[in-house]
Amino acid sequence: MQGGRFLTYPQVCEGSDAVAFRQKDQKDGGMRFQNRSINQRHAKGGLKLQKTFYITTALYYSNSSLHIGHAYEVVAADAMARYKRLRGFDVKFLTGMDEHGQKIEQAAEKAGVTPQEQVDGVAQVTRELFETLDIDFDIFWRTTDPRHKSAVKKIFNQLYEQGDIYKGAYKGLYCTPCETFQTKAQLEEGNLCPVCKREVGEIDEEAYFFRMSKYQDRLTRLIEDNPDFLLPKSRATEMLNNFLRKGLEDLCVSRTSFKWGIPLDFDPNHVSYVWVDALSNYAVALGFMSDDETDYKKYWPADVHIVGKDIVRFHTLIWPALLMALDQPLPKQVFGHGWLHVDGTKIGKSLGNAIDPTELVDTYGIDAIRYFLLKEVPFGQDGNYTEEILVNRINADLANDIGNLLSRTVGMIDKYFGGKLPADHASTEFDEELLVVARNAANEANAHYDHMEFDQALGKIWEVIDRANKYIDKVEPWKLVKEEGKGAELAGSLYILAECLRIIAILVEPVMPNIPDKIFSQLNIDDHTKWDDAATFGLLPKEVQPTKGDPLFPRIDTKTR
RNA sequence: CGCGGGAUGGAGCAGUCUGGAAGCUCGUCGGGCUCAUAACCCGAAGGUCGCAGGUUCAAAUCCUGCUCCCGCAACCA
Repeated sequence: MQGGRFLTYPQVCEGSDAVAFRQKDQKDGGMRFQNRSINQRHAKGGLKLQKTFYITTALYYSNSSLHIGHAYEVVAADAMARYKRLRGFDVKFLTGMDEHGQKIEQAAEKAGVTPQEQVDGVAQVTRELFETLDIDFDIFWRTTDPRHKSAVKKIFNQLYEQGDIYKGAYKGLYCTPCETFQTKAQLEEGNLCPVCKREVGEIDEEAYFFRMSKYQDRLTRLIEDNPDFLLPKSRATEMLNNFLRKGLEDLCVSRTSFKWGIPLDFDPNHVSYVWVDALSNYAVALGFMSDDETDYKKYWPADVHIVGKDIVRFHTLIWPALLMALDQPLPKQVFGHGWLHVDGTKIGKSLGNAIDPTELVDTYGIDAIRYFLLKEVPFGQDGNYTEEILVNRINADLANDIGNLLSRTVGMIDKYFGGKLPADHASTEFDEELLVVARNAANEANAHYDHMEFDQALGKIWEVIDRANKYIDKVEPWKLVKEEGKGAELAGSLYILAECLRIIAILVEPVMPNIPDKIFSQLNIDDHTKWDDAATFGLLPKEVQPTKGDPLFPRIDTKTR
């Protein structure tokens, strides 16, 4: 029995997807197998079935409210989901809350509420935050959902029955006053608890273990043989060197030291510990282990799990191991993003530097914040937030570059032509270098969006903006307007600028979802908002008739702040 | 010798794999322009590419050694 299951590797890993892919592409003679990235697989997939794209964030732990670091992750995932939708994918975007565990029990006690009231409150606040951040998720999953509990119990039962879970003893260092487990490395000198500075003791707690060690070889091959499975690449090296080569230990998946969890059917004194409980959400939220697995069959395996670098290990070792044990397909990719530091230091509650994203949005606007998060920090690396850097970015990139480009373009059409371009357009000697950049922008932005290189995608879009601003200086419309017989050149150049703005508006949407409408309303058009229209030049009517509006991004006066 | 990442003009980064004139953004200084949100455009200054050796016609890039910083180190979401 075991042999049968395990022999399916590596099909279990790439299997369901690769097979489906093969069938879809049979007509193409299999050439498509070369250089197939995740996106190519989808983009070149079936002719009739709409390509699916399933993306998730990590579940957020409900013991406290979210800060700007969480916002960073969920905004990135949202931008990717929006991009895929614009590209025509059938997207499922999952986010949600991890609502069990001792810390929540404690937080509830401290607040004088029940654990359920505690997590209900945090979930509500989180949903409001996501609304503020313009997060367009499809599923907001909570691990206290009855459907979740039911599925997790089934998973436990199956793993237990097939022998992948067994009863053992969890030995560890435990600080009784803090009611927390500690690892040796976390302790301060003299075996003192890092929180309360008191001596910790050894504890020997009965617990159920998942036979993770059994999957070591397959996990090693998963990471070694699939370079796209874990990005950025440096993290794959870390997994191999620090964990897989050292040998995996079995994993403690239940606890008796707290009650706020899902009780196990086969031993109700135990509640599920985080691993099976939280990680399984990615499949369970689609209906896995429920009466209706339609969505699960349609969207699983996930195209990408977006997670912080601290929990990469759980998603690339523990989660795949659980799926292997359940004989389910593995996620195609796990992307470990970096940290957003605040004023140069790691975000930490004890440091008191957790920035409230809502306040930032209230002050600067959602599109500016989303732009900052995705432009300032190359996805995958660590980055830094300070108010100064934020304001600087908003003024330089948003107010001065894109906002001002719109203002001056609309302003000139208004001033020189009374608000409506004549249909008679002529070209200037400066057109070509701008047109080259504008025509390529969509392709280049696509390539970067595909790889979640948001900063570079935006960089390519900003090349159009920069070019356009230079173009105005070269064309010198204010001189053309005074010269005889230059009216057609003037109209032609202003048309090109308006076209650039239309293209920019489309390409910027995944990151700044409210900006396209604002630009379109000033250009006074309501169609040409499809993603593919960004790749075609000249879709605006020749007689553009823009409407002057408020500045897209008001400049922030640093002197008065 | 636990593992990994990093050290490049004032700040933040790219370039290192595949050696061949040191690049980008911001800031500073000077100039231009006037359509625009004191915005935009052009130009300039500013770097022993962490340190020390080595290979080479040629090293930020390859090799050796060293210093400093930052993560991770198993139940920390």
